[in-house]
Amino acid sequence: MVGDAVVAGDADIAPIAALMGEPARAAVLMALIDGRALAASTLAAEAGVAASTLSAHLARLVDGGLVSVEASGRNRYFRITRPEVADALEALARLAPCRPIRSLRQGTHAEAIRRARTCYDHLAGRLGVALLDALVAGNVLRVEEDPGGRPDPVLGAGRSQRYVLTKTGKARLGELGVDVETTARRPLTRYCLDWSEQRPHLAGALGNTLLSRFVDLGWVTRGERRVVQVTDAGRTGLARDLGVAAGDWA
Amino acid sequence: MVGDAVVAGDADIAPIAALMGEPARAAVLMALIDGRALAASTLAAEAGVAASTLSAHLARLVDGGLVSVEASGRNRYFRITRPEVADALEALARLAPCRPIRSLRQGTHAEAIRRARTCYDHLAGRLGVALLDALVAGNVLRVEEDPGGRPDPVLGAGRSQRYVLTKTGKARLGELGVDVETTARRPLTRYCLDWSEQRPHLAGALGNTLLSRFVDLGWVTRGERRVVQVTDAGRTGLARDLGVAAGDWA
DNA sequence: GTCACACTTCGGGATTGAGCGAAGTATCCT
DNA sequence: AGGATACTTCGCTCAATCCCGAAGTGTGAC
Repeated sequence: MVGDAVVAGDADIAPIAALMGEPARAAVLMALIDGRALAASTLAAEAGVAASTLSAHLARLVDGGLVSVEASGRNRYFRITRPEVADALEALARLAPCRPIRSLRQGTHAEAIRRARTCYDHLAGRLGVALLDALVAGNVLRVEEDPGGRPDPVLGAGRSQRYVLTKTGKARLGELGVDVETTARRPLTRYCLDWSEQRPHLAGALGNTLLSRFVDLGWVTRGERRVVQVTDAGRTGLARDLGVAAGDWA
Repeated sequence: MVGDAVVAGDADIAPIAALMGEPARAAVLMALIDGRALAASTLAAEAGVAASTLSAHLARLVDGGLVSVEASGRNRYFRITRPEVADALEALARLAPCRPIRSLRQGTHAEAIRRARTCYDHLAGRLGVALLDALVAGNVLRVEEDPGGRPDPVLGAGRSQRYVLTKTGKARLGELGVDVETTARRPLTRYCLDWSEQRPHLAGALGNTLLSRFVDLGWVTRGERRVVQVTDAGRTGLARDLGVAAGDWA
């Protein structure tokens, strides 16, 4: 049975585990576990090693397929490539403090963080993805190809795309109390690939503004470790005002 | 919220991952992943290193809490301590061959091996545990405390227990075509802690004889990688003749 | 009692790779 | 254009540890 060739017993886990078994690299991976894309310098500070040292570590992580890079100007942003990597890291983390295991709560945490979390300063997880989908479906944002433009700082896939705010979108958000003009020197819209969903969610100034507004409206509350809870008001408000059906994320 | 203190982001996975990241140790762990307890010499052959080298590796695995030891005469049997360890190993294994992922089939394999597998030469997994339960419930085996007796070679938990074949049990098994007298110089009954179930299943000569008979009867077939498939005949036969309800393991 | 076997401990050799700083390349800002 | 920033590459040092064979300890077999 050829199709069944790759099973647990076969695999050579040593190289992968060794990659995760070095303190600096482990620190990097745990910093990236929630799907953020972080710059090399940020990660160096997180790991507590020199930039040159971390550069070598990152090269090995990329070479091993655990982490992927996206260059943007003079920065290079690193993120975990696939959800399976995060799964393995979490399985190890569950094992690490040999005693204090609270598997039930951890199970709920793992699920909760995939459902709705913050990514930097905006929403991610199934809720983040559903939100972007709804904004596009509701003609608040329009997708544009952006072949000539420089790649989006916090990643864009192969081709670069842009999400532009429509006039109707601006009006709709205004009704919600979202002040779209407050865009300092930061791009209004960006997108960010979600590791748990493998699809983009909304980042950029608008992503941030929306999250803030949701918090102000009492629609969501920020829990521990980037988990985001959606209130009953949020559940109905998101569906009514933005077309984000609860079935798409809850 | 104190109860939620231990979550993925905190843990220091580096020492654990480093333990798994050495080829010889990884080979040991993968050899033990199905819950067997293997002797040091067996593991040395498996890992392809000298006995002295492996001894040091095993000491570190035990020290790290991944593996536990049970001495028996001049042998020392090693096994994986907790199901979480096997989970982490499987998560890594799923990651190891970076390309050829067949997550669906792997998911089914992981499930299948927990449902019914071989352990040495007897049944393990949910089926193995259900079988032992049924044998005890049906008065085929009787549990006895065995405080004075030497610990069972292939582990026994803290205290040692014995499973003794009853007269009615001997008759019942005889009807099934199981020749109980064929016990050479091997203990008739032993038990073996199942990592996926954390409960004992039947090992020893009787465990082996039963598996052989099940195969002869066409009740079970041995698949790849220690997975055991139960046929329709086996499903009904196990329930009818031994009281092993399908709901307890399927 | 003696031998055989299983495993551990010890000592020494060789390899790996983690670490840093300095220099090099590319990009952004003014 | 010039300088600052972000990151990589290079050269080097140093510590960790992986490995083995030989000797030591304890158990089972005859």
